[in-house]
Amino acid sequence: MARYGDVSISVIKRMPRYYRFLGNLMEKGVHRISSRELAHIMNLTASQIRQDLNCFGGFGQQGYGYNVDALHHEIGKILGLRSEYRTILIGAGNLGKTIAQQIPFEHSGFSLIGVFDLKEDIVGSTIRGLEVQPISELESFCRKKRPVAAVLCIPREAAQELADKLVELGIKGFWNFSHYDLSVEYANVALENVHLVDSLMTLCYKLSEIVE
Amino acid sequence: MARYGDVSISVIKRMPRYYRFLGNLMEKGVHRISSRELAHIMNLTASQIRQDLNCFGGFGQQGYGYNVDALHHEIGKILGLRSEYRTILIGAGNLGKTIAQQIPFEHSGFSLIGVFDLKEDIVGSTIRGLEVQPISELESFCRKKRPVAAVLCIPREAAQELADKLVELGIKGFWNFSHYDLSVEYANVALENVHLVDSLMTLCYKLSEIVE
DNA sequence: TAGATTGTTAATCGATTAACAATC
DNA sequence: TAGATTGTTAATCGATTAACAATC
Repeated sequence: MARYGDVSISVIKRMPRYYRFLGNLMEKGVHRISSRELAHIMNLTASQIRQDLNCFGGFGQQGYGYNVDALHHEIGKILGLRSEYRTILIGAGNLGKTIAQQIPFEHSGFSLIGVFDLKEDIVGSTIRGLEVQPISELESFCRKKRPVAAVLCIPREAAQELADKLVELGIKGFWNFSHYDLSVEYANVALENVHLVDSLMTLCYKLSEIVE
Repeated sequence: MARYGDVSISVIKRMPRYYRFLGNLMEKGVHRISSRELAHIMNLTASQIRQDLNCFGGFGQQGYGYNVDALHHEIGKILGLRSEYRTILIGAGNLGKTIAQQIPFEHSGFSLIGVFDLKEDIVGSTIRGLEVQPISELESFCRKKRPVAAVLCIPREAAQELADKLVELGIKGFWNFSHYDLSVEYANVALENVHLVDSLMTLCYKLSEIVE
């Protein structure tokens, strides 16, 4: 696709939030909104909203504002949420299992097709209708089913080596929950690092500014 | 405290990542590093590292670089990681339970002292050595134990009302995993929203630029 | 002392906000 | 037509990078 290659990552990252708020408005039965009203709800400026949206096209109408349903739909298209990127999850421990069960992959452009783990006591159990497979099956599975994305819920030590292997096997996108920073080491591989502890430490700092 | 009130949030948010990389270097037995080397490892510029650190003080030495252990320690102090902010977690379902079990609260400036849930089948079970209490106990618990932070692992619909109540009860910081955006609606309350689905959708966009 | 590397100021770059003409 | 609100250009603001004098 690469249709909007020039749009900055700061803008992209705001898109899911717009999508979320527009979805909420739809639920409430709101069908029309101005950048001014939306800005108020989302705690942004109207200017920023109009700038952001106009990176992708003119979705509004002068004198009227934006159609909530249409805009929601457009942002979904921009993000590619109707894709079904074949996805595997590796590491079905505590966190991995929760992610597999709780995240609405299907509404976010992904389709979870395989779960893998190393531990014998986990292998064979069923998560979200998928039987957990041993890591030894990973390679043949990938050659057969050709997943394009991988969710990493594994310990830090294992992350880099596994990522290298997965890139070889054709994985083009990582959702990384391991404590390891998969920096941009591969060309043409998409990456989202989720560092929950970083977020908690940031909260600690903010809190320390308020308390005492 | 409010010692560094003028430092921008962009800088603050990079601090946990510095902390993490410095910790890794310590493990490897590296005791000295220049901004140039660190920049290389972290995929930043040396300038940015020096600028970031100098927001808080001159931790380096000309001609030498930075002492890894000392810098790690300093950043821990800046973030306030040796605090023990009394913290409660609300919503001990799948996600809440995992968070309670997996997150190293004690190394991030927090101390988990209570877990609450609404559901009868969850109440009474033990998570991380804490007995899950019914929501009805929340108020008296807060008055007695005076927690300052709350982790919210509850459904979107419940978030706003509960947050209001918790602010009344003296909570000064929220780590919010609910799908609801607790925007900055309270004065003097610290907030970190974690929106996993937003991250996944961003990955979807990035992936769509690469694949096809 | 010479070499290395910081701390810090200045220059550049990018992102946000303001303003307004276009237009529904 | 008059009022409202967008799309878009220009102005401002903040963050990142470059440069270099200070100094270990």
